[in-house]
Amino acid sequence: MFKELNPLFHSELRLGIMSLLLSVEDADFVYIREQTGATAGNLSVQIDKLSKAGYIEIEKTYKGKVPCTLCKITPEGVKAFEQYVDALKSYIHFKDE
Amino acid sequence: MFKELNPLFHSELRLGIMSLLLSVEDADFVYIREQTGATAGNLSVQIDKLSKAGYIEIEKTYKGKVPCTLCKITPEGVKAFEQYVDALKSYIHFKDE
DNA sequence: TAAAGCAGTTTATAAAATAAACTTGATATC
DNA sequence: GATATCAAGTTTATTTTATAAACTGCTTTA
Repeated sequence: MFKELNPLFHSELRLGIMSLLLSVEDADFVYIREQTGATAGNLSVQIDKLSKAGYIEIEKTYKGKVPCTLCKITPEGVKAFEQYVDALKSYIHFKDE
Repeated sequence: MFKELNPLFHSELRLGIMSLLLSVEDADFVYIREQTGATAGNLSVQIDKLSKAGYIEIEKTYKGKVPCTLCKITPEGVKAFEQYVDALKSYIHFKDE
């Protein structure tokens, strides 16, 4: 009846991160924090989880002398996101936008 | 950028309960348990939360001599569900089904 | 060179999901 | 007609999760 919802996506912040990264080549920590409104601590933890799951890739670089954490969605991340959306449809009937 | 996701809906089981109740006049405890695959304990807790939020109404009746807990979505529940779906759309682009 | 800021991490706390154990009453069994 | 069994839930306890607070290391500014 209802498909399983991947718990990694079923979290407001992580869903926001993934949604953001899906629409963009890559994004840095500060940008994601601003867009999602998350605290740095929370974002750090959630990014780590997504990274460990293989859904995003982290690259630690510098912008001049300032550290910069770049995030990029992986193909597995894209696939898992699509599956999550598909599972959601078993709960919700979306009308066309 | 991203709309807030009502945490009462953003739970797999509660979302399932609400989705189910949305499609049906009312449903009893056992039926919901079967359809969602939830354990009785978990279902009891989640139904209670939805009820306290005013999203569903509980009526304790009997089916013959056997107790029967009937659940029914309220107008506020319907409205909140629609808002949840709307908020989801800020995270996810749904194509027509 | 002290103070203040930025980028991010680690740790501690609060909240949530879930399962296990229990209660109550009904039915079936000996 | 006691006793075992089962169904429908509830309560309690445990685990997981989300989140914020506190911290680290480096940089810039006063």
